[in-house]
Amino acid sequence: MARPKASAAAASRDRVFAAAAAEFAARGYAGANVDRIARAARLNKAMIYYHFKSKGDLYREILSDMFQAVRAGVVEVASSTASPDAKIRGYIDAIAAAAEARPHFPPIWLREIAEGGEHIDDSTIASVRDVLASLGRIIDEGHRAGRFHRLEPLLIQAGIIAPLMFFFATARLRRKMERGGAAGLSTLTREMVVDHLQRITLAQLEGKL
Amino acid sequence: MARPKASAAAASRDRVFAAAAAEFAARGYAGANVDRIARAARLNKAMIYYHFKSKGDLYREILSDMFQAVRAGVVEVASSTASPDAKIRGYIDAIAAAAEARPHFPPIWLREIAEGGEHIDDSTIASVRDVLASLGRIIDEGHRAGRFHRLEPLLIQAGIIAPLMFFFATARLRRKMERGGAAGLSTLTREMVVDHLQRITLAQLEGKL
DNA sequence: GTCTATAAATAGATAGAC
DNA sequence: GTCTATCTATTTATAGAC
Repeated sequence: MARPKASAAAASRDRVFAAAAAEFAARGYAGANVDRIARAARLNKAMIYYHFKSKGDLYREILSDMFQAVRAGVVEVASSTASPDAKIRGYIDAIAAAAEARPHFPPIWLREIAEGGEHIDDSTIASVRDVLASLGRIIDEGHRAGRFHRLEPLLIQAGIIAPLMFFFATARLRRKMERGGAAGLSTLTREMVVDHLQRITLAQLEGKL
Repeated sequence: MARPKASAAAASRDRVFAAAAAEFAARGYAGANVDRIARAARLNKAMIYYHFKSKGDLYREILSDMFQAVRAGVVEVASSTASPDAKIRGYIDAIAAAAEARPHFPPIWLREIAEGGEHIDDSTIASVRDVLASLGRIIDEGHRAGRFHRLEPLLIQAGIIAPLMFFFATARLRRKMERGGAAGLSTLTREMVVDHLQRITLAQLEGKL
């Protein structure tokens, strides 16, 4: 359940998980097709229902895996002995790493936001809350150390996560726009975005604006 | 076609448009149900197909209206005689205004990004491109006036639009999370977010970080 | 312009054999 | 664990009356 692989050798349950993640990312919950998931997993529809109770259940497990992964990453950073500004950089890195390790993550998150979190169960809500709480802890710590202003975590959080998710999720759209005549949209790299976010987030917290 | 209203007196075509926008925002393209749109518009399914060629056509018209509205707003700002920093503030205001005037806008945009722009037709792609190009023009102008550094417009754009869309689109999710035990998530106001984005965007362009 | 009725296709879920 | 066949419900789209 924790970190399924999509390789040929992977157990069929993991293949279903991986295929479903890609399908939900590409078409959304309602648009996802169980038959198509089965084909992508080189199985048939009945096997989906052998491994998972329902389409909704399968989706909720994917959501849960996503947010547990981010939560684990940022909690580790927040609990470390690093300096507050190193923690802020690590926090941003951890979110980017979780998103990169799961290509389905950014699109599914964007869709889930649009849906008002309709499919998120309580334990996953708790993971999301912990991610924000970890940032709050880092800011508080920096504040006590006299390094950070005590800014609203939600505002800082939005300034980090939203551009990150946009960057990863718009990859396809940017390519489409370049074919439509826009220049230089794909010159942006993951490093540029992460570096930039790290710098402007710290600048805000350190009161440089 | 330009700016339909949802009032009781509105022509039936406009009622369909408004009901469809809400339905697509709430459930996505695939999840939207033509029958439900018809009921919300106090009509029946056949009327949808009387006014629009297909579900896809109806959706594309809503997308087109959205992006033409942002485009109009930001082009006006970029073409004005205001100072470069006033234009940056106006640019952010214009996007926020377009999003607020159409509650369906942020969720639909988020979903469309997740979908890689699958439903966006060429003329709508052009509108999106113009929105980014307008920011590029403002930055160039500020640069020639010796006030702005010439930063990558896409990076600045992402830092503006992504948090704005997140803020508007997460309203429901934030309420859900507060019921789940998170405190103070709804204290954030539109003014706080817009002011904050205006300040940090200008600070970046003016090289204050 | 608006409606009812229905065609035609698709999709989630299960039964039951191997 | 894996498969085929099928049930049942839903959904887009249209025909045709008023």
